[in-house]
Amino acid sequence: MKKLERSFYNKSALVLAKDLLGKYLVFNTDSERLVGKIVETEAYMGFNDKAAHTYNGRRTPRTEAMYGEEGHAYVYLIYGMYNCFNVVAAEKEIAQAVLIRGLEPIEGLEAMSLNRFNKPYEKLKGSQIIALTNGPGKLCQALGITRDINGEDLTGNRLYICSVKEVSFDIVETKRIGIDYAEEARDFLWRFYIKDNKFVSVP
DNA sequence: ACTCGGATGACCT
DNA sequence: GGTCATCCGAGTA
Repeated sequence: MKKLERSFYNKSALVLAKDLLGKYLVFNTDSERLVGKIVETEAYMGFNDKAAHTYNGRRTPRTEAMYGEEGHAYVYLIYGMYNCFNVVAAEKEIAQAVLIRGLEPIEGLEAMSLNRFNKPYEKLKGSQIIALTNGPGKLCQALGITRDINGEDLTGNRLYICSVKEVSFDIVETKRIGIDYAEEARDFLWRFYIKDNKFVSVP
């Protein structure tokens, strides 16, 4: 486990989205450490991407983190009740990000289970184990990620991403989810996931 | 295994 | 006032 440094994030969201697959997302809460392997991502390419919050240079208080330095968190509220966690890519003023859509639970399963279903891990049914972290809103709930970590530096000690001993896997490239409004951009193959992994939201 | 609708609030026109 | 990078429970099969 080696924490990724700033330079790792200094690249196009399209490249970063693929590079993040297989890495470990670590969140240190007050009492424990929660870890999940990143198994599904989407690239949001900013200025020229009709699906991106920062399309055509749109800049609001909400999206400010996407315009900031690479290697920080962008967390926003969706549908009034869920959070989505993104990793800011590229560089300052180039507003690109990678949405994390699926995690495989690695460490802190008990806490994730309580956060999601308010019951211990051993009481979960098989389908609930998958549902712990197989979606962008679900994984935020499982880890306890909310908007108060928006803008957090991912090279710090609270929330960061690690490389681990490489295990080879196949990457599937497909269309992004939930962006039917984005005209031609809806068909771009900018979603990536680890083939055959159980924690992919939409296989 | 599915489809369908409700929840719920920030954001933007 | 409409939209939305979602999830879950209820209903049907």
